[in-house]
Amino acid sequence: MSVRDNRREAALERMADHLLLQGLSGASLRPLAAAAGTSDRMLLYYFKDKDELLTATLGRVTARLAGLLDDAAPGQKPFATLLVELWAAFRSPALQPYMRLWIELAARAARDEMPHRAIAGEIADGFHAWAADRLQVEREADRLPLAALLLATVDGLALLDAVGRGGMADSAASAAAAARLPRPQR
Amino acid sequence: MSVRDNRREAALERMADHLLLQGLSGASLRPLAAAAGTSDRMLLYYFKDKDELLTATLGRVTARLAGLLDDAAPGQKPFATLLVELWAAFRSPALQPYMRLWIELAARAARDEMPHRAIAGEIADGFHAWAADRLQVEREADRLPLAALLLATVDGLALLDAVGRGGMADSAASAAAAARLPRPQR
DNA sequence: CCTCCTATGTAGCGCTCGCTACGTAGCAGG
DNA sequence: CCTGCTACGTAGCGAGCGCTACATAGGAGG
Repeated sequence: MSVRDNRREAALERMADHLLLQGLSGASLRPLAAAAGTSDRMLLYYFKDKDELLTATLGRVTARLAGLLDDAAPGQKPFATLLVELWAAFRSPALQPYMRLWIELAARAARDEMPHRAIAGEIADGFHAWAADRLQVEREADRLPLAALLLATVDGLALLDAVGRGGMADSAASAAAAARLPRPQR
Repeated sequence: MSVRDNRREAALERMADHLLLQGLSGASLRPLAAAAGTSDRMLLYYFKDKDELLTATLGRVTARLAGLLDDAAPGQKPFATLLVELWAAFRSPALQPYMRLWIELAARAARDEMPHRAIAGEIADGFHAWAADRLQVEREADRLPLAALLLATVDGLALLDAVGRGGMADSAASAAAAARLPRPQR
């Protein structure tokens, strides 16, 4: 591995930190470079342009989150349990930055084209698969829809939290946990 | 009403259009001015600065949405019904821009301070109240939490839609509609 | 008629953005 | 020993940003 690749790698980790703290809006080349202990000139030496840099850095971030999530909610659980555990995890200071960043990414995905849209779609798919894996369902046919609902609910709660309505999100989370989810056959 | 106030009013309407089409990221003074048929210079004559301008324009947008929502889902409905009607409405081309804008606003609210954070909080409260008003519940104690859950769910679905996973959102919406929401006392 | 105030244009400031052109120190290989 | 490539610094470009200084035409009011 060349010197360049080593430096690039180190920069990626530091930039992932910066991205989580400051968000996409604070992710312009010069601040990122400062956080990584280098110069904007060098960032564009390590990466061909800002899109490539952002894609790589966001990849780092999602890899970290994947690890954290496995720790936060291991094993298979029914919907309600998984939801409250996930929501508790995402309200913690350790995971909150990830959700903030995810919302920011989604907002750009809704407007821009690349690279945000593509990245955001992949992340959504990844966590849909993650949720489907961890859900314990009564009928197998419910697995994917319930995983999607879990994803949507956590995202919605996070969005309320993001606008300063964490209390509202908590009460919504309780209501959701109290619901009986698979449709009872009558 | 002075000439200035008239022009200011007209500009507000055109800028609300522009904001819905182009989003917050496209809302810099010169493009907004072009959309309003005037100049950046005049916008800052009508409004003291960009914050005031944005606040006023977003106020216009939410007022429009409030009207549209009353048309889309009049009367009182149980949770599941209200959810599917709301979700259908927000997937329509007429309402989709509002949700996109709302997500963008939430993303900024999570980072910035004013004016985004304050505005976003008020909007959330407004629609929480709207939902509480239109929900038909079995136990009155469930009204506010269920309204919050409705808000969160629709927001989460919209977020999935924003990242290009509309299909996933639809299946989540069906799963949610199939759930039994007020906890059955055992 | 003269004066002042409102509405508006023109020009530009200082800043940040992504990106690039250019130069060079230092080391590896022929 | 010379050549050439990797790794980096310095400087700057053109564009966009929010905002402001300055000038002025034209109408309203004394």
